[in-house]
Amino acid sequence: MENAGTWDRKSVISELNQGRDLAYELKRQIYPSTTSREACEFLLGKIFSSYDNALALLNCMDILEMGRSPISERKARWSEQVLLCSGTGQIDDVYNWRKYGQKDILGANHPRSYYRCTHRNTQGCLATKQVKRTDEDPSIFEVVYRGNHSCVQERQKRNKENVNTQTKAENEGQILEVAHEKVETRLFSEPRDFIPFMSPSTSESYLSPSPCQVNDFVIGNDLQSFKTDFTETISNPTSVANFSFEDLDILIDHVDFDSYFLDVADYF
DNA sequence: TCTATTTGACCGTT
DNA sequence: AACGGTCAAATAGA
Repeated sequence: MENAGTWDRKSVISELNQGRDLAYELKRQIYPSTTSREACEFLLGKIFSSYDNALALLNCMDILEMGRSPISERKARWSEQVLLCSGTGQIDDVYNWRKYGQKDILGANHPRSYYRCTHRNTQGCLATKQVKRTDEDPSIFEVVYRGNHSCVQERQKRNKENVNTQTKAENEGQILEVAHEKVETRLFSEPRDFIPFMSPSTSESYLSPSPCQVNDFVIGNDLQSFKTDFTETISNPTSVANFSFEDLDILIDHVDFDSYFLDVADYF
C-alpha cells in the first residue's frame, strides 16, 4: 500500500507540475499575443488533460480513504456560491439543470425555484442551484449554487475538445456580481458507492460524486499567485461585466483541483 | 413515448 | 407550528 501511495503521489505531482508549466507557457505566449491560435489551443488541451488526470488520481485515493473511514468520519466540504445576474434567470452556465421544485418564500415577493443537475441519476452528480428574483429589482436573479459538479456534461466536453470555439446561448444572462461564497463541512450519511470510470475513447475522467469544496491550501508561490487571481474574482462583491460562465467553468475546475489536493494532503 | 415542468404533499429542522 | 427543501404524481410538449 505504501508503494502504491508513493506511486500515486508522484503521478499527481508530475501531472500538476506539467499543468502548471503548460499554463505558464501559455501565459507567456499570450502576452504579447503573437502566438497562433492553434498553438494556444494545443497547449490548453494539454493543460486540461493534465488536470483531468490529476483529479482522477486524487479522486481514486479519496474514495479508497472513504472506504476505510467509519461513517462518522465521512465528511466532505460543501461550497455555496451566490451570483446575481440579469436576463431571464436561465443563464447559460454550461451545465444542464432539471427543475424539481418551487416554493414561496416568507417575506419575499417572488418564489424560489429549485434545480438539480440533470445527471444526478446517471452520474450521481449532487450539484444543485436555486434561482429567485430579487425583491429590489425583479429583473435581477439571485442564483445560489450548492456543491460542485462531479459529472461531465456534453457541452463541457466540447469545450475541452474545441477550446475557444464555443458558442454562447442566445438568452445568456449577464452576471452582475458574485455576491458571496462560503464553504461548510457537512456529514454524508450515504456511503459512496460510485466508482470512477474512464472514458473508453479518451483519458478524460468521470469522477464519483464528491460534493465539495473550496479551501486555502497553498502549493508554492507560483500557484498561489495563480489562485489569488481567481480568489479575488470570486470572494469579493465585484462587478464582473464581461464575466461569462465559460470563465466560471474554468473557475470551478480550479476550485475542484484545490479541494481534491487538500483531501490528498490529509491522505498522506 | 419519453423527458421536463408543475405543484401539492411530505419531511426535517428550528 | 412554521418554514424551507425535496418528493412524486399529474401534466405538458416535443
